[in-house]
Amino acid sequence: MRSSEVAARAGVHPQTLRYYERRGLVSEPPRTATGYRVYPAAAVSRVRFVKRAQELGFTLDEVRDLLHLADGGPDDCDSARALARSRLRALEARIADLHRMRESLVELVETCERPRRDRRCPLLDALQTGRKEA
Amino acid sequence: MRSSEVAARAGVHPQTLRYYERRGLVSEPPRTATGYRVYPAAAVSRVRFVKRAQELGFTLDEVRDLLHLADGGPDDCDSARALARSRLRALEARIADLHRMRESLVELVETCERPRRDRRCPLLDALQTGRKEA
DNA sequence: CTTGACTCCGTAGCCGGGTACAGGGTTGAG
DNA sequence: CTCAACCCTGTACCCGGCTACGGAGTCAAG
Repeated sequence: MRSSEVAARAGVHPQTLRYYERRGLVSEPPRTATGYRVYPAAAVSRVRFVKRAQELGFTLDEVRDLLHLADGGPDDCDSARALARSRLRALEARIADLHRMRESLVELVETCERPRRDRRCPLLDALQTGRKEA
Repeated sequence: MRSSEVAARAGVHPQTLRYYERRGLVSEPPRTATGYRVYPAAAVSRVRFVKRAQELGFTLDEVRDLLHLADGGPDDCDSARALARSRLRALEARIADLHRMRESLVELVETCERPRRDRRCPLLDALQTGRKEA
């Protein structure tokens, strides 16, 4: 398969394929006599793996590690699981962060919603004074 | 106040102050005869406002808009509120995203946790085949 | 044989939010 | 007077993940 076909099937641009090659996510495919890359069919699933893992919040470096683990045996399975767990923890921490941000923002907007006599914007004031943990 | 003092009080680096100046977040302060910036005390709260708003997920461009609104009257208060609400919506959408990512990741790790006879890693397989919405 | 689509390579640019560095001038204490 | 610590400017670099560009070679159809 040529690069544009692999790219189209995996839903990426052909340049992205070369980029993944440089990053060690996709191994260098054999070439034609004139230097064109010729990919095995498995390259498509490999790239899809990358995109899927990215959707789950893995960085490209982590995906590369996962892929290299996938080439190994059962010991590597444990490593993969550990990586997934740590990703999960990071994700949960991030969610908790955003929840806190949301809480503060909701409060801020509510403050602002209350009728006020004076013409100062309570939202801007609240932000300015840093009502919490600031 | 000199730049390093403002920076220290607001918890940023002096360069960051210059950066904010370039970005229009902090107005150009007057200078001494030899060209040193001399900040009014209000500059510290201005920078703290920026950091506080950033914690709530506003981009620097949005913060700049908020600050310019803060200089205005009651009409601008409505705009500020609208900006905060739209930020809130974006935040909630992002949280929902992360929740979906978390769900998938939890499932993945659980799959992996189940005892298996064969030595393939179910996590890696699952990622590869893209069990959902892929 | 020409034309247009594909491919190659290297390099540079984008986003956001800074951080670092080079090469100078200034200030204030000892 | 000297020295460190500050300040000035402009520019380049960092992260991650692409995306675009320029200039050249190749392939297949007409």
